[in-house]
Amino acid sequence: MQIYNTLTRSKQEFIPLNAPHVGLYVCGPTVYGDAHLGHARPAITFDLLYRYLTHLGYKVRYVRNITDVGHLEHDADEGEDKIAKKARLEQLEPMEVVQYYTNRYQHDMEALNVLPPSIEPHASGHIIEQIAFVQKILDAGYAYVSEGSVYFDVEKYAKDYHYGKLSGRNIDELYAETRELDGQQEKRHSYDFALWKKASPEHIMHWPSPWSEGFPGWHLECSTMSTKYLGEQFDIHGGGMDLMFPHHEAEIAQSCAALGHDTVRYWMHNNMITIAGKKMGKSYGNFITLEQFFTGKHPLLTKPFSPMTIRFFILMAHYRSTVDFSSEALEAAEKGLERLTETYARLQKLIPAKDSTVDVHGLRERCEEAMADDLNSPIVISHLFDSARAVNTVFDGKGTISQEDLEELKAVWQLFVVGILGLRISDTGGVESGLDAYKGAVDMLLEMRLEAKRLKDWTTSDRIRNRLTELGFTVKDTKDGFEWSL
RNA sequence: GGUACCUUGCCCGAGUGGUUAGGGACCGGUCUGCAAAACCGGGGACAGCGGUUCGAAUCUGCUAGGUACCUCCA
Repeated sequence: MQIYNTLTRSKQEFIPLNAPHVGLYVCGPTVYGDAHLGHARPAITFDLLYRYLTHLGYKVRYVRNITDVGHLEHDADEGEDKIAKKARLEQLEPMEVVQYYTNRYQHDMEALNVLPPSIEPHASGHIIEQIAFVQKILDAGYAYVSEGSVYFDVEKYAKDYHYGKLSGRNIDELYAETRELDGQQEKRHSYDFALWKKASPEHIMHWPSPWSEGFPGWHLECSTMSTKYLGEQFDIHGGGMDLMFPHHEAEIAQSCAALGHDTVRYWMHNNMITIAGKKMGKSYGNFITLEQFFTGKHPLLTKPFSPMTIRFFILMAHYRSTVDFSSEALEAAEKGLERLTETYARLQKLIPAKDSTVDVHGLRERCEEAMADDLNSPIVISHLFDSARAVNTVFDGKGTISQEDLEELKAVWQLFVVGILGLRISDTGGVESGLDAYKGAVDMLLEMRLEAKRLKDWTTSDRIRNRLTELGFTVKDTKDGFEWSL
């Protein structure tokens, strides 16, 4: 398959280092607040990649971290740890906050049908490894200790390696731009970044280290944990575009400094979700949490949107494009998904004929081709819609499909809709299986309605349909029967 | 200011130098007790101005508008 590698700014053939094994690392959430729509994007993008690589036969070790230490708050005077601040405000143990939001994150991800990663390591659980990593960088001569903190020596590093190769920045510009910042007396240069930070007295999340009682720097956990679980060289590192600089650039520098070589072979970055053209983010205060989408409780939402609608909405755009949120766009996605879902249910009921009048050939190949081209999910979806037309034509009795074609079509839908796009749809159009009695009862009511219709007893037939509609069912008459969903 | 990127029909959103993306909405038709769904058909587009080319939405230059990163951020 082809993958767009941010490092080379081009699509490249993906060749794993140790096939059939693939190492995949993705930057996970900082657990100090509820996940919003922006968090769903990388989760779903790399879930798609994970599912597709697995489909291709690779054995993927997917590592997605939980950041629970180290990130600094932008307006905090003393560089206070985000989680510590929130914890003090709410009078909770930091770990209690971490656990609370981790649980909620995982709950949201499950709702979005995002598969759990193979390993979900916490930064706080890898302090020892991070200290060792800092020591390695110190030993290599690319860091210095200053008043209990350890800083990465960007200038020294830039002499031996290419600092800025991922983001396209160069050190001279950085120097010109960041010299204005104050409060950086401990550092030799403003663009140096912390590997280990000495904790201030009011800072409650801290650990002992050779340099001070403190906490690891912002970028260190990813270098440390990716190396620990995927090795000194691994295949793919993913994350949001906003992490390219400084986070991923710093990661590259740290890893090269400590190990003497690059660790990541393919860098993949998903684009942002915007709202009215602006990036949706915490600092803009314009984000909508996933929970709010699911409940519809937000002024910008006209109604609740199911997790699958959110997932489908995100998959309808290519992961490297920005996607603009609006209630209208989401409603359009919802209707599209509904059409796909209903067609899927009908596909299960089709009765094969001697031969096909509809053409379903090449669907599998076209879908595979789209996926292999840097995960082009919108194209996959467009092919599925094309074949939906064929399914509905047969369902309407206006065409036929052979046994062989039908089986192929079912298999392709199962593979791409359910397996790769990860759309959780049931074969009864929304009702979970295992409720046979309940389904039987609804079927019986509709059988009675059918009988009433035969007798032209429209009063009874409408009464049944109207009552079912009131209860939340959707009833649709078909050529010689009915179908329903909840 | 620096760097990167974007601008497609009413809306969302793909795209290869020459052939229909797709979805939603809309209009017409078929089917139907009604409704819903489905199917068939339909219109419309590539920010503006130049250039390269037999031919450009697709390559190139300029202009306009917008976004992201440079500070925590998916």
